[in-house]
Amino acid sequence: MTGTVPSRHQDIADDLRSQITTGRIQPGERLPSEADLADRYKVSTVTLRRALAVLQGEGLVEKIHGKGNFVRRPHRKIMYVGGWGTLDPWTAAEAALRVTVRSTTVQAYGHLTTLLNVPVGSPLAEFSCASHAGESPHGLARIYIPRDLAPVGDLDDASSCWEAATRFAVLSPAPAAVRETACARAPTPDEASALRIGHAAPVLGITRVATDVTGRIVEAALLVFPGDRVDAVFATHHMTQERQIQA
Amino acid sequence: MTGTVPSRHQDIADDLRSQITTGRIQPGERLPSEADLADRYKVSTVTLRRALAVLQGEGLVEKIHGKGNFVRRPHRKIMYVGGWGTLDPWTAAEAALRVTVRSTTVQAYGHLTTLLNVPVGSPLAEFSCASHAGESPHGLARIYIPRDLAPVGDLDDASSCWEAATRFAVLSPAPAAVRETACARAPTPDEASALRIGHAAPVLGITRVATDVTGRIVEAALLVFPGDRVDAVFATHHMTQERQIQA
DNA sequence: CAGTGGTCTAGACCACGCG
DNA sequence: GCGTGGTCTAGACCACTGT
Repeated sequence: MTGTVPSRHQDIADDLRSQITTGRIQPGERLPSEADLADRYKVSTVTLRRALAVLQGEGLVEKIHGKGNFVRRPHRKIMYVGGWGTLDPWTAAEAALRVTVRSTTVQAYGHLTTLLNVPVGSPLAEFSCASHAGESPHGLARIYIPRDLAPVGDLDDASSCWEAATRFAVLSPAPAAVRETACARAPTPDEASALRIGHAAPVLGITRVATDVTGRIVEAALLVFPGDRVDAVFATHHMTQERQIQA
Repeated sequence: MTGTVPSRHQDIADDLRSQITTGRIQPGERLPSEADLADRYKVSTVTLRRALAVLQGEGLVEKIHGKGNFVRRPHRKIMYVGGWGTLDPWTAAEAALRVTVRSTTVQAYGHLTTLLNVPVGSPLAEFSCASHAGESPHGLARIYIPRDLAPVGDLDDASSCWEAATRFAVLSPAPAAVRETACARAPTPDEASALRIGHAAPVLGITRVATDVTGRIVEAALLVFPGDRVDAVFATHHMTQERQIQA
């Protein structure tokens, strides 16, 4: 028996959680003010805020400075599908997705050079994407492509942006190989504000590196998603019989 | 310019972080007591503890009740390799890994039934695994196998345990297909204490479902890793040429 | 026992959003 | 301006680890 230490803020979090999951407090609804809640539960505001922090970490509550605490819309978890994009990654919410793109040309630096395996200072096209599903932001992406492989001309024209937005979801010219690395971490302050999540809410980071048949890296994408909003799915089919990678 | 909000605990976290990363405080070393630090930085203990919480969330500091705050060993990030295990998942630390296994028979319930696609109450072999790399715990796994596919006889005998421990890392009888779902989330209280991480430190959860050629699910594994200790890698090779799924 | 972290309080002050 | 959340304080008390 693992001795569960009764902690007041956990109890309160549990209570509020059940009120949310049972629907007694509706999604989108505002909770009573922290002062009111602290009063109701007979605790100090600090303790009450700790309870809310728990729920925020679980993605149940969104705090908005100056306005209040709001119950988040139910987690319709969206799937990011790994591999080379045979399935549309955004199937579930495809229609409701709005993607904004900003593109520039940068020079390779730091770990970008190792990621893309290019020399320092090498020109890269950078696409910064943010996708929103309705109100709430739902994914960030920074995609880097060697400049000579990117569309010529103005990177900010319509077609380039469209391509980037598409790339965010699907790898259109199927590369020879894709290597994806997934990690769970806390968001950077930038990411936290861009995704409208708390500093404590975990994010799912995916680094995707695509290679062509010659082994050249044709794209590196750094994707970030709120942990409570998206899962990443990777399927490995064993083909018919003869194929078995390595050995 | 995004107005940086000066917050004392962040400043302190920054200061301590730099002292750690520059090696002024060595890995494994104990920090001064919270009271001392609070005194040194001229803040209240609460504020100082918030600073430490930040570092704990980043995996830089490990708190041990009654003993102190310790600098964690550097993050040698370990790779979990997706797919059906052609590469050893624990390459990096294989030698140093110690795995403990506890096995029982349970009846399918809740979402286990949907995961394994078996009726409620269906007998399952459950293997609870914990892997330790030296001192620090480094991964948890709960593996479920339909009872009739599991080794007959005592589940707790040596061979069964060995098999489970192996399964934790590699899928030995290569299944026809493997589907892995990765998510970033906060740890449950159990997981937090088992992994010796804070409630705020994100974990990487991987749900692995393996299917045989007939489409039957032969294994479901729920894996949990500290987010700062392991990344998951998924590689998709595009085979030779003829194969291109979907248009 | 002394020393450590863990939780909580009551109240202060600041920063944001909105009328 | 008012009501909201965000940060901080000084001090209390409890729980765990060692001797």
